[in-house]
Amino acid sequence: MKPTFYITTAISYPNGAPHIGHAYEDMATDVIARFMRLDGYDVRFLTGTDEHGIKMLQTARKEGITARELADRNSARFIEMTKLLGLSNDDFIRTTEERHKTSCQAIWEAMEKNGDIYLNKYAGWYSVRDEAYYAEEETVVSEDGIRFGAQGTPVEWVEEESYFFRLSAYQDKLLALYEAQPDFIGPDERRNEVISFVKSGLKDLSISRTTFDWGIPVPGNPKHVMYVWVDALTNYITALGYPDMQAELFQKYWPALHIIGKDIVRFHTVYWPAFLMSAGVPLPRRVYAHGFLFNRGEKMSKSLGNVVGPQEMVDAYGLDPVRYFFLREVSFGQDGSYSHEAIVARMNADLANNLGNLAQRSLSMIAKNLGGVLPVPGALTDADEAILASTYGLLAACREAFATQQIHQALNAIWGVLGEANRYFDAEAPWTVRKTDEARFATIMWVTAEVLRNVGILIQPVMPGSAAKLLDLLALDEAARDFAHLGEAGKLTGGVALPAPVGIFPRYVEKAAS
RNA sequence: GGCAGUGUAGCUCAGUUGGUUAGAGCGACGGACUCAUAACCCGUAGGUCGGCGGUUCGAUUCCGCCCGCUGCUACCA
Repeated sequence: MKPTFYITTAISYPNGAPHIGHAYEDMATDVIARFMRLDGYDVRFLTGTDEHGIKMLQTARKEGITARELADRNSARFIEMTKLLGLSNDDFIRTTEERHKTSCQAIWEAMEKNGDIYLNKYAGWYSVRDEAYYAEEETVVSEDGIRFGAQGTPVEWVEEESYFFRLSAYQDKLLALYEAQPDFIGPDERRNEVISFVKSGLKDLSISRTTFDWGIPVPGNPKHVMYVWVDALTNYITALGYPDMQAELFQKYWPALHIIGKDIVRFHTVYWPAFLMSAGVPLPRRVYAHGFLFNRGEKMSKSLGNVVGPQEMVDAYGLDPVRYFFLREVSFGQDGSYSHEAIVARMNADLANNLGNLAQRSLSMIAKNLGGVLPVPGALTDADEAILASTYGLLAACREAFATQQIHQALNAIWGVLGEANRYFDAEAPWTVRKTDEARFATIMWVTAEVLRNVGILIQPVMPGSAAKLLDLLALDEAARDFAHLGEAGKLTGGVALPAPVGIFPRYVEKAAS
C-alpha cells in the first residue's frame, strides 16, 4: 500500500477577487502535492474558501447583496482560479457547507466536554454601525471627545457575552510540542517567533460573537455564532470526514502538512494544535509558512495600482512559465519580488535557452540524421557516465529539498544539471562527430535524450503541461513518467520512433512599442 | 521600547566550524562555434563581504557598539 500524504492551503477569505498572493500559495502547494504523487504517495490535496465573519457581511452590505450571495459569487471565482492554475486539488471546501457546520459543532462540543470552553464577557470598543470591535489603538478620539473606530464610525465600550477557549491551559503543552517535534513549524524563524510568543504567556481566546449571525451557531446557544478560528481552522478535518474519525479519508490522510502565509502562523501553530489537543484529535504533521510577494519590491496595494491578477499573468506569459517563475525565483518561505523583466529573464534564460533549446537541438538532430528513431547507445565514455551520474542524482537532491519545502532548491539542482548537459553537448560536438563516427554520434544523442527524459519527469510537478510535451517528444509511455522510472530503472531503450520535434518553451519577445 | 533575524559583485543569492587568489546564476562586455529557439560554449566583472572598535599570528566568518532593513510583540482575515 502506498504511503499517504495530506496537504492543504489556507482557505481564502473571499470578500474580494483572488490575487497573485492566493495564486502563489495555491501553485506552491500544488507543486508539492504533484511531487509527492509522482514519488509514490497517495496524496490528498485540499483548498477552499473561508466564508463567514463580519467582513463578508460588511462587504456584502456595501454591494447591496446578502453575505450568502457574496460568498457564492466570490467562492466561484476562487474555484475558477484553481482551474486557471491547473491545480490538482482533490477537494474544495467552503465553510458554508453543511458538512462543515456539523464538523465545527462537533469539535466545539468536544472541547466543551473537555472543560475548555466557558461563558464570560468580552469587552472592547464596539461600533454599532460596523458591527465590529476595534482594538484600542485602532480608535481615535476626536476634539469633541467622541471616539471613532477604524472605519470612522463612533465606537462605545461594550461588554458582550462570549464563549472563551481556555488557551491559557495549553501553554506548557504547546511548548512541549515545539520541543518534541522541532519540525512542527517551518521555516525556523517562524518557529522561534511562535515559541517566544507562547512563552510570553497565553490568554484565553474569545471564540463566539452575538453581534452578528453570519457564522456557525454555537451548539446549545444559537444566540452565538462561532468566531473566526474555530470555524476556519476546522476545515482541514471537515474535509476528511470529521467528526467521524473512523471515516476512510480521515483514517487514511490525517495528519496534514499545512501550507500557509506567514501572517497566519500563530493561528495554525498555537490555536489550532490547542483546539485539537482539547478535542482529542491528533495534531498536524507540520505547518510551513511562505512569504509575501512584492511587485518590484513594493507591497501590492489597490492605491498603488500595482495589483496584478493571476488571469492577466497567465494570459501574458502562459501558465507553466508563471508557475516556474514563482517557484524558482522566490525562495519558498521568504518574501519575493516579481516584475515583468524578471519573469521574462527566467522564461528566456532557463526555459527557452537552457532547456528548450537543448531539447530542440538534440531532438532535431535525431530527426534529421537518425530518421527520427531514438538510437541505441554504444559503450559509454567517462563524459557520458559523468552527465548521467549527475542526472541520476537529481531525485535524491529533489527529495531532500521537498522534505523541507525548499522547492526553489530542487529547481536549482535541476537547472544545474541542464547547464552541465549543455556543456556536455557542446564538448562532444555531435554535429562534427556525426560525419566521422556514427556510433559515437548515436551514443551522444541517446545520452542527451536520457537527460531530457529525467528532467522532463522531474519538472512535471512545476510545469505539468510543458513536461508532458517534452516527454511526448521522447515517446515516453504515460505509465513510465513517475519517479520510480527515474535513473537506470526507466532508461530509454533505443529503436523507438520519435514524433517530429516541436518547440516547447518559446522565447518571450517584447512586443514592439505601441 | 523588548525579542528575533538580516545587510556579500549592477540584480537575485550561496558560502567561509576564522587562514593562501570570496563563489553561482542573470545582466553587461570580449571571443569562439554554427547542431539549435541570435540559442549553446569559453573568457572578463578587480566587490572596503553595512560602519566603527575589540579578541587573535590572522576576521567577511567570533565579541561589542552604531546605522539600515524585516518579522514578532494575540482576538482583521
